[in-house]
Amino acid sequence: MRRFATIKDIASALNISVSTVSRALRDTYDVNASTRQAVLQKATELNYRPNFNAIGLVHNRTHNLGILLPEITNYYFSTLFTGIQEVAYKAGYNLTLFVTGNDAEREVDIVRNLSLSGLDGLLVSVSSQADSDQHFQEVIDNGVPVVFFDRVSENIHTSKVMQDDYNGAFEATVHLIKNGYGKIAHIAGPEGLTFTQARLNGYLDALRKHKLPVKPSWIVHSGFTQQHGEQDLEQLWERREKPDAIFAVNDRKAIGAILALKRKNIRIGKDVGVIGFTNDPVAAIVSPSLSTVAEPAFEIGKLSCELLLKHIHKKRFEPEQVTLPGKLIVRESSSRL
Amino acid sequence: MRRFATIKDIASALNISVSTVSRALRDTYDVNASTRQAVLQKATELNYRPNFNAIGLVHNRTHNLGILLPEITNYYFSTLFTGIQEVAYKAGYNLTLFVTGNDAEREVDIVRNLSLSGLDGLLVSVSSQADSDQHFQEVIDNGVPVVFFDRVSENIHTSKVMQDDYNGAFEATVHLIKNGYGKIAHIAGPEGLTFTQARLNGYLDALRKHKLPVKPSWIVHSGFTQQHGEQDLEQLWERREKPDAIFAVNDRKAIGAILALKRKNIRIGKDVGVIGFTNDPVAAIVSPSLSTVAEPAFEIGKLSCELLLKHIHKKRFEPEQVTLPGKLIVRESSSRL
DNA sequence: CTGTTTTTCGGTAACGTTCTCGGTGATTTT
DNA sequence: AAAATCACCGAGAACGTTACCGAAAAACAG
Repeated sequence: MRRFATIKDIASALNISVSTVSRALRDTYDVNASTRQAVLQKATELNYRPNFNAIGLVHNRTHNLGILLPEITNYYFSTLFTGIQEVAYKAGYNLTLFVTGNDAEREVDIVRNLSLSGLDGLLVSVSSQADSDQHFQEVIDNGVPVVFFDRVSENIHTSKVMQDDYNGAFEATVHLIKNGYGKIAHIAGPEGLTFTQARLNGYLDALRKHKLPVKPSWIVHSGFTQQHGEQDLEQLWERREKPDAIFAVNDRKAIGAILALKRKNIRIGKDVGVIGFTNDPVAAIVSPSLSTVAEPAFEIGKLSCELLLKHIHKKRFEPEQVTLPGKLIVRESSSRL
Repeated sequence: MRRFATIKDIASALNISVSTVSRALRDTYDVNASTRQAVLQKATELNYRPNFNAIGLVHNRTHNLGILLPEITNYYFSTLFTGIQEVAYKAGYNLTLFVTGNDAEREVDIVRNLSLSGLDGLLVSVSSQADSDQHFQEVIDNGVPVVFFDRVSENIHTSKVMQDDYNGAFEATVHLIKNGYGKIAHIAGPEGLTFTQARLNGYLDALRKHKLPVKPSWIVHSGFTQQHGEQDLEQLWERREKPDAIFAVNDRKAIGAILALKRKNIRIGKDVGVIGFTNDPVAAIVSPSLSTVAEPAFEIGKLSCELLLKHIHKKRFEPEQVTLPGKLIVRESSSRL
């Protein structure tokens, strides 16, 4: 049954004290080179592995970071994770991943029952603008640093890293306008989420700046999936006046819209322009290919993790807010040839 | 600084012993209902959270499971993870995720440095048929149960759960044959991986059974990405005799092939049939839509985790090998209308 | 009432590690 | 040669929790 060689085993095998072994195993100071050598050799011989529970107990740190995500089956969040893991791995931290499935209740449940003593810090993208962010505040109050990314919580004072949703949406909308589309609809995400609101605002301001009509009936809110995108488009097409372009809150919904338009035999690009947000690899694969605003998912992941590590290592580290720019990528779906 | 309420704080606040508090916090036995009540109340009042390091130290278990994946930015592995997490969450286990990026060296590095004492078990999909599986055997020898899934290691005696790659490939190939394609090529994965070999064998046996030519020049091996698929197809089209159908080892490569064929103005389905493997959501989105063999990723994840938990809980549990069937999904890319 | 069982609780060791504090000798300084 | 310094090592407490054992108090049996 589960039995590792411990520091004590090494000590008794070598007839020295555990303290000496402990020192030998870490820094070289205060221990003779030869005994140190003997300890190291015995350690590999016995296949010694440090017990992280014990170390965590005395140091009150575990080299474990928690990540809380709404979902993982998705290009954006999975590359984001890859970015996080990139810096965590180099820094010697392990990552414990929690996925809420966009369920706010589950989020609270997870955070409340979090084995906080097993985590040195927490990276989170909130599942929905929960009525209360109290559960995150509790974590912070317990002395565990939290960094928000992408879907951030506004009420909590801590580091956050986001992409520039407002400007991305603004540029996307302007791009449609410059390509001759004048009746631009917006297929949005659920109301209440910060970044959904930011993209909506970018869209609205672009319209206003170019003196284009803002029609509330051309703005429809729902979830983030492709199916939602299809439904939203059907809804738009029931309107008396139909739009001639669509700015979708993300690529999955944009693709849903494209599929629905194709079913109606509407020529995408020519009759109706479409642009998304994210730059999911599918955007390049789908036909016609989808214009979009590329999000720096990988960089956001890296940056968030670096920030969290700073919080952990410095005693007092002032929260930072970073906003990374997106990048307009023009493809067929928004080009009137 | 990081300071939680401990069991001792509760004890001294209530003027009782720590052992009593400890008992009250867990089972009801051996403790008076009223004191139990008082303890529970004080615990929430002080916002008590159990210290998992301490518990792990005395019990030698941590309620932490490790997952080792080649990648996560990918439909298959991310839904697989979701399946794992589904059962882990209900069982009260946390998941520590390690992604190797298909780097065999990194895999060894991760496994060797694994804080094994922090994990109750390990779920792994190997990154490549490493020259040696020694590092996994070491983990098992240390008493940490390991369950393989999807990409399994043949030399290690432990539980494994896979999909039926052979029969899936066989059916896919037969499907192409029945639809009138006679010159079927195979865009395979890297040589040496078990499941790559299984799909190749299914393909070969289907050809043989239907007395179709097996041409080595119609079988090309490379990586798993869409780019690889495009390159493989280009390579096939340099052959003297070109195939009229393609069975790809996965959907991403199949889509690469489709894109390359489209660039050549070859009508997919009519001129050349294409079928993939996985049932990535893109398969339904791409145009023409891609026929494929659906893999039960979510179920594989669930089953693997259940098996691992069995290994952890029973003292001696005989390794099980489970093979789940795939499901042929016919779409446009393989239909000669 | 006495003796026995049950209920409820406390003391203490243990888990594996680090850390602080001394304590040897040996070596150097004055 | 005494004093100070140095290199190296050990004892023991501490981290937060559980487990084992026994004791006091209460309940019960005769």
